Amino acid sequence: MKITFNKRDPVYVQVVQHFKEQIVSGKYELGQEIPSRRELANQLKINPNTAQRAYKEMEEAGLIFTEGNNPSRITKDEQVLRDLRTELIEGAVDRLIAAVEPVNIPIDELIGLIQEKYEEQRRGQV
Amino acid sequence: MKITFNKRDPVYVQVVQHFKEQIVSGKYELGQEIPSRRELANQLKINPNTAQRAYKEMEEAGLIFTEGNNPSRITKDEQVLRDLRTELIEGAVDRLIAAVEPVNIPIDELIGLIQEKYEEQRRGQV
DNA sequence: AATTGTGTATTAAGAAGTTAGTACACTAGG
DNA sequence: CCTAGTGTACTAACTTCTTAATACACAATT
Repeated sequence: MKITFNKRDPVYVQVVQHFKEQIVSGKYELGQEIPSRRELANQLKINPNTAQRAYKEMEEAGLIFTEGNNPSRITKDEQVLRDLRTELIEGAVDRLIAAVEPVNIPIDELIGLIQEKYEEQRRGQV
Repeated sequence: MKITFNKRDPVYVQVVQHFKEQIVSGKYELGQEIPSRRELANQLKINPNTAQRAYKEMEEAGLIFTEGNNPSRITKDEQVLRDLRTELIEGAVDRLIAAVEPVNIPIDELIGLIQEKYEEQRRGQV
């Protein structure tokens, strides 16, 4: 586990974001145990309370659950996962649309750019 | 002039963003005078120093210029405007690509969603 | 029983941004 | 001449949010 933090956003937000991406990309099994608050704090060199805050947010969002005093686990609710995927995609698209709204760029030109960048990125990661 | 501020980003950043969008969307003529720092502060109900900071950033970015002790004006450099337009578009596309990277969504599906949202937004504003 | 590892809660400290106050130099207009 | 309106600069205080430190209750394991 490793996250490269930016200085702009709060650490706990970035931790949540990282887990969301990991979950959606299938890096976790349903119900899989995740590191304890203290263990995560050790791995990421952050304060346990920051880890706690991130986990608390995720728990409230239904992404993870906790039984007894055992480390939390990824949700087993597939609907939550589908919703999360939709949330990530639609949020990204909404921000794109909002950002280019004042620019008045033709839709075809915009899509061309996206295809270029998309291919570029796929080549990069393969 | 009216900006609906969010609580997340610094006010001066949001002011700069607003002006960038106004400039790129053609709401300002080249060389057009913009409100003075104090006037802007009055209009937006913000502190004059916050307005000053926003204008200072814009001046350093070449978006506006100031002659003597007159209110600042929008740049007359069309290259700056083209660069700004490119910056807004490419930044938005880059953020989109980065955001959907973990989702593994097929490019066609993604483009379909974008076209939908784009049309939806165009209908909304017309 | 005692230690270790869980989750949880509360309070203190620190950092970043905004606001506030004040000041200075310059120019246009009365 | 002097008043008002520019841009600019500096410092201090205040706010808000994040992070850090500490403590507590519980369960499992040794």
